Amino acid sequence: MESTEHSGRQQTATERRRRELLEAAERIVLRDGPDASMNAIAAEAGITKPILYRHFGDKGGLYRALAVRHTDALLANLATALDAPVLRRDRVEATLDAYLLAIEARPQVYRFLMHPSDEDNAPESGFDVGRHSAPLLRRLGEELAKVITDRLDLGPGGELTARVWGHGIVGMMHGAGDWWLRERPCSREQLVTQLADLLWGQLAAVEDRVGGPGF
Amino acid sequence: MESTEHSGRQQTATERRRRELLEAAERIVLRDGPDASMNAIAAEAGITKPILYRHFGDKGGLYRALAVRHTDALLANLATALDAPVLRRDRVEATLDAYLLAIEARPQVYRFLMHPSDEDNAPESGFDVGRHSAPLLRRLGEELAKVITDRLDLGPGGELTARVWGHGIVGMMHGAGDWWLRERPCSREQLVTQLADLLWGQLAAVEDRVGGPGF
DNA sequence: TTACTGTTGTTACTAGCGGTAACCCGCAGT
DNA sequence: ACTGCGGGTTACCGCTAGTAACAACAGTAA
Repeated sequence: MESTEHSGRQQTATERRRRELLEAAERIVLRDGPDASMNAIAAEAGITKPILYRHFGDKGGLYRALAVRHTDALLANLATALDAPVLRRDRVEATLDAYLLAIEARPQVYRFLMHPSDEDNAPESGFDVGRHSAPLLRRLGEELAKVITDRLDLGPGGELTARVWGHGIVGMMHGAGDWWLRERPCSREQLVTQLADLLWGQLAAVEDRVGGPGF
Repeated sequence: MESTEHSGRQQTATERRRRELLEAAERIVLRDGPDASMNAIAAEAGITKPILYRHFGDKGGLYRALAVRHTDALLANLATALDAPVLRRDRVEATLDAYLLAIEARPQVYRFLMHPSDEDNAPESGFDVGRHSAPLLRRLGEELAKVITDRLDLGPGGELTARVWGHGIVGMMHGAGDWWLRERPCSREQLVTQLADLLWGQLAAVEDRVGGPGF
């Protein structure tokens, strides 16, 4: 079969198409929020639904493709913040800040990413839709756990500790970030400082209240 | 109008009915997960859809009613754990344990509660569907912030700090709990200990790794 | 020229969802 | 007997995700 070059060209062509479709989808999600309909996305791309389904299988597939894109970008950002050769406290603050900056810049995308609507990912989907299809928060947690394992000396059983901390810290970022994004009770810098203080044991260090209004 | 007694009896009757409907809804949600349909719930209750809509307005209303129930129960549990007259570290561990025990006992309900599907709550819905309709995590965060403010002496600006920490800690519980519930990488006691260690500043206290495989 | 094959796209449909309008029945009060 | 009225039903609307079937055009072979 001498169609290798042919199929190669086809490959790049379909991949270009795929990217175009994803960009259209992103525009619509950015406009309509997490419940953007397939019809709307297809219309934005100038085509009709069945093509979307040929490319992505189902709505979850399209969602996963979009999520992988942004998750990869966000992870790259966080990785550079996490690798900076500065004090540990500064690294933590830089990482928190990078995350908050990202969700602040594109709240719609962020909300879309955080609502995976679960549904197990089929073990395979014919294509390599990407092995990274795990929801964003789990990927973040695992990556952070890896960094913690690499950087800190946690002694025996340290891997488990690192994973617990990784997912715990990511959950903290997510929870606090979600609340902050809605209520905007303070500046980003303040939030970062307070969260880093929390991680630095201030909850344990601060004094009990002595003469409360209670009695 | 002398129908006060009458309307009073009606009141209790409709409230009893409401409770029955909520119990049926709970059974279905427990069985079908977060995407239980109104038809299925109505069928389980032995009636048809419009009655559900007369009682709860829309699906969000029914969801909110269910959520308020469980949120109240969970909050009561956590409050007792949070009020125990023991060391602060023990209180924190007891609270984490209470939360994890709850989500371990009823994972389906837990997943249902955590997926609010957002959508602003209408400012009012005629009835007092309950002012507590804020999603579970936000309520938990605010309650925890209250306790922190009451118990700890955070100095000036302490209210903001307490709220940041409240939402951050709740997010940490949620994130770590979600991961733990899926992968079950360790016992509940271990998880509680590791998370408490994290909150107690171990992340800052532990040593840098000196001779890693990287170099 | 003719016929086969594959890709790209369409129209037109199904099944099921949340939600609602209109009607039905039994039971209070006058 | 007639009138309300609350609990209940049937039958529908508009919308969604997802699919089947067909149409048009490429390239390739006989």
